[in-house]
Amino acid sequence: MSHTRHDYAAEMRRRGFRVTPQRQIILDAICEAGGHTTADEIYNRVQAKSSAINRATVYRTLDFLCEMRLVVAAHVGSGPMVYELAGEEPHHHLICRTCGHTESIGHDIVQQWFAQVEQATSFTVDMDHLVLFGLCEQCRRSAADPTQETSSK
Amino acid sequence: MSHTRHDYAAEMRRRGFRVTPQRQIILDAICEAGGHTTADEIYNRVQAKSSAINRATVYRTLDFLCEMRLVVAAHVGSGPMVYELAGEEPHHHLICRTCGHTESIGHDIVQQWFAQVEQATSFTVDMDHLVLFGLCEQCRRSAADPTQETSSK
DNA sequence: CTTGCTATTGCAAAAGGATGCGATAGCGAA
DNA sequence: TTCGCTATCGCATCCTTTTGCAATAGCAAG
Repeated sequence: MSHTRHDYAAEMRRRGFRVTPQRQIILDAICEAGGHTTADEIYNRVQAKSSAINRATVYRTLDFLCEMRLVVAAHVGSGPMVYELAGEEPHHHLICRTCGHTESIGHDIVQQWFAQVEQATSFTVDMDHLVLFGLCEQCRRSAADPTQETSSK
Repeated sequence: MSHTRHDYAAEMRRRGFRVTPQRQIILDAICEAGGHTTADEIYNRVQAKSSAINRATVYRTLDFLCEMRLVVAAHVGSGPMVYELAGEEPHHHLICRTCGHTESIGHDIVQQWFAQVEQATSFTVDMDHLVLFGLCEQCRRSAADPTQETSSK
């Protein structure tokens, strides 16, 4: 896969933060994971490269990278927080609260709505990884269709 | 829709769950809190009434009430999860990632967008307590306006 | 009212995540 | 290159939330 299209190191330095091997290794680990990863998976990946890196450092670095907006974090249904590289195309998820099915939704429709919100409230919404819960088409039909629900009333 | 002082007890029973004093006390505690409350605050409130109720029960009940959709949960910036009674008018929050300022946004604009999403994707988004991060008007201006960007000592 | 089924609780312990503090090491200046 | 400041790290510990299991107690049927 092609390399960093973003000079993270320079960006960090420019904003007065330090570029440490730990941060680079952790960022690499997130990158290699390729998608949603948990802190634990990241820690394991990091350990393989440099076993001296502490768990706390992973958590703190994850926090730091989120604040830098190089990484996005999200609760995706049950289980622990998941992390993902930002900087790619922003995208968003729809998660079915019944069957857990996850699908994606493009940035454009979300972005347009953010613009509407800004017009209405003067608040600039600025999320590049929104997670929305609801019902997928199948579960909505099952829920609406009382084929085996003895609703007496 | 007229707001309903839900008969949650009957609702629970109808759905095959039990109505226990713990659940009623915990629900009361959330109700009394009046707004966003943490699990810890709820636990303390509950303790005042019935000191035999365990922390785990509070967490499990909170989960249960969320699944029943009598309560909504959300991460609001830093700190622990916050809970709130559902059943009132659904509402949503805009939180400034710079200054932490929180403001509300009505359900209508959100609902309309959910309808758009449903048209586009056949997925029925169904959230009554969305939390959106971004920049409030003031912080956006400060960020865009480099009047004091040289923060070098 | 009594009985039985099983959902729910309390307890204890663990998983996931955050934090205070002394030691270490980036990185800009000399 | 060396020096000094202080951001960051590792460690230990704590906080928040989840989970397994045996005991308890709703609630509906008899």
